[in-house]
Amino acid sequence: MNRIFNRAILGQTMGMNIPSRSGGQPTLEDVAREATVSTATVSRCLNSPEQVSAKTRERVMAAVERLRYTPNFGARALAAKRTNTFGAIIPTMDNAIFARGLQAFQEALSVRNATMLVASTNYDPDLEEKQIRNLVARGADGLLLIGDDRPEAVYDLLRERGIPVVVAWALSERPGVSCVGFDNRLAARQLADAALALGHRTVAMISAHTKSNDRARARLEGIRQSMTANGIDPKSLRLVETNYSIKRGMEAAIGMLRDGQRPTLIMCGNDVLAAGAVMGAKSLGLDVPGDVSVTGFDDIELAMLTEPGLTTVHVPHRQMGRAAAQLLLDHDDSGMNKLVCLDTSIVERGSLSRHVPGSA
Amino acid sequence: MNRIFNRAILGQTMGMNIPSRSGGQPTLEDVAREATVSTATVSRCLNSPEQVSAKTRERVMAAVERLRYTPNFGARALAAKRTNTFGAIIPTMDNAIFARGLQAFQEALSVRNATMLVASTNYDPDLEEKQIRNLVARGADGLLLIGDDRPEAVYDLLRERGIPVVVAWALSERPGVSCVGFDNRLAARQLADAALALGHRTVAMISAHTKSNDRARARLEGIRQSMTANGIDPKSLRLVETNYSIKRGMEAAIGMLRDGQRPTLIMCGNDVLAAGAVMGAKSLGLDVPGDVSVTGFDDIELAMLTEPGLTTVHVPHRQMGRAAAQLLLDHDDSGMNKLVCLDTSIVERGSLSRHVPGSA
DNA sequence: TTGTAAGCGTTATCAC
DNA sequence: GTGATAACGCTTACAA
Repeated sequence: MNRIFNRAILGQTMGMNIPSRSGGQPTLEDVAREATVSTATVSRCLNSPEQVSAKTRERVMAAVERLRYTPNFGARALAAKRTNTFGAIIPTMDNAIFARGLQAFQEALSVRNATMLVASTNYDPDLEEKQIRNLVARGADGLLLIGDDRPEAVYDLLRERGIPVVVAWALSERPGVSCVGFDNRLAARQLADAALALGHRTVAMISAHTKSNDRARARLEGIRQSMTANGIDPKSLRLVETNYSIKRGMEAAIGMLRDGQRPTLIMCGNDVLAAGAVMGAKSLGLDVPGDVSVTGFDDIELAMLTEPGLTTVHVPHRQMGRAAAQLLLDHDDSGMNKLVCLDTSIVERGSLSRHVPGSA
Repeated sequence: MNRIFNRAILGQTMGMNIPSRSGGQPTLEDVAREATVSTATVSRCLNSPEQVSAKTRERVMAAVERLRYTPNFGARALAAKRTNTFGAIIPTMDNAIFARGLQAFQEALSVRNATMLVASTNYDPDLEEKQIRNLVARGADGLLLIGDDRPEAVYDLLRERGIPVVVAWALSERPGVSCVGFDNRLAARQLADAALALGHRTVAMISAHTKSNDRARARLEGIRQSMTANGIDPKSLRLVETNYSIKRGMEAAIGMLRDGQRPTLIMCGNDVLAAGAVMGAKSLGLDVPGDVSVTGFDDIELAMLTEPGLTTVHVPHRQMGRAAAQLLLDHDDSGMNKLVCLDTSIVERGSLSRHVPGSA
């Protein structure tokens, strides 16, 4: 049984160095008074210490310490018109796809004393627009967005406001927008080529919803192209679109594998779905890759957990995050944008093998 | 080879409805001018529409739309002294432990039109303090913190500033601090009791670093208590502390299992480490649970991926996130704090089984 | 090197 | 219902 208790406050802090207006933040003025200088001097101490004599600086810093002063961000942004803050808006935090890239993004920012703000959209375009407005309103100096599939009006807004944007995880040809990503279509195509070269003819794909997700669409397209090039009718591709989770991947795979015309190859839009697909196949008593091959996409840590490990596309997440940060930090308004295209590679772990005709 | 291109800007937006001061955000004043009302009226339209006549409201809203006006957060916070924003400071986004709880936290906030700000600390206490200050400076109306193991000075600061705090993922007895968590020690103890009842006598644990991590310490303590209660010298516990990742868990397990005195039971501080431990055991050709049993903690999605699935402690992450949001939203400064203790349960999936003496 | 003072974009308290 | 106007906490010319 869960328990909830009410508790009265047990003690009060022994007030030492209580700032003038108790119950709120101490302000620049409090510090100035404490150090008997002007607010301008305090501000300078914090922002460009070299402009202040060592003696006063010391006195001011002592006051800052004593009052535990922290500058008010809103006021600072209002006055300075920049925040040293960059926003990252990602579809979801619920799986590891973006975690590693974001981590790198954040690290690269903090090297230059900038901060990251994160927001997630749950793959909802309206929510994304709301989050973009939110971060803009919070004064973000630049934005990292995933993929470039959103209304032109959103880009217009950002251009109008003069806010640099970098599109990541995909390539973008939009004017005024930089990007750092990889060729999702090509990567998927290469993996499919490798798979089809192993003799598979009955192919299925478990994909994320392709609506308003250009990465998912590109990956699907890559597979279809590969099929065509290999003399297989792309219309024969059995496609299920679902949400990103192990469970969904499992359900989708089970549905496919129960069908009469059972696929010998299930290509998945990412590793999470692929892990689910492996589980699903096994739950039906099928061997992976003996009875059915499975491929992933992303190469996240979990790809090595399944048995066999996932054959998948390695995506340079960390490199991408780092590069995105550089692009935003080094942005000038020359109107020049950069397009950074990173390489992917295929990692073989065993979930994909030759199809032996007659075995299925 | 990775490729980088420079691209000149290709086109300019066909400027329609350009705000007065191009290149920046439109302001309240711009809207007021556009709608030929005062800034006060515009502000009221946005914050308490019922105080404005339908006619002017309509006109103002039209102007807002036309200029794509978004209120400046900093200015708003400065004037209103609240932000409707709550901060969540978590150790890491790099694994799924906190993702689900945060998601629920966020959802619960958005129901009441509040926003979540996330920051991560990489398990570094200094960085945590920095992030706390950061969110406070950004005007957070309340803070969600993980665990209660941090210097009293930090709590003093928060109390002084009048910022409500809720500690989650653990229970806290601090004055002036609410918490919503579960009994980490007890949960670990119960799992250990169940394991030891199966005959295990040579026990190892792979834990997160226990320094400045009260959850990890409590779980370790629970295991030791169980050992004592079951007549096993807790000093015999083979303990490895490491970072949270599958790879680390694997390495740690391999190290332990190569030892002369091989444990028959490896209890892990969380599922990520446990998944690694299972992999590690297998990489040595050992059977789980035949040769060695493994337990996890958390019950995240990945717990069902390993083979066998992880026997672990189920933690009500979503419930915790939701409750934390409620606590912060409903906070009044009566000095009453709530302690919400949630129940955990043991989920059996197969990685833990009876130890047959002589089999190892 | 330091101080003065004019904003920055809101909200809120008054009057009207 | 609506409009002035004084904060809010900070940065940054400009003066001294």
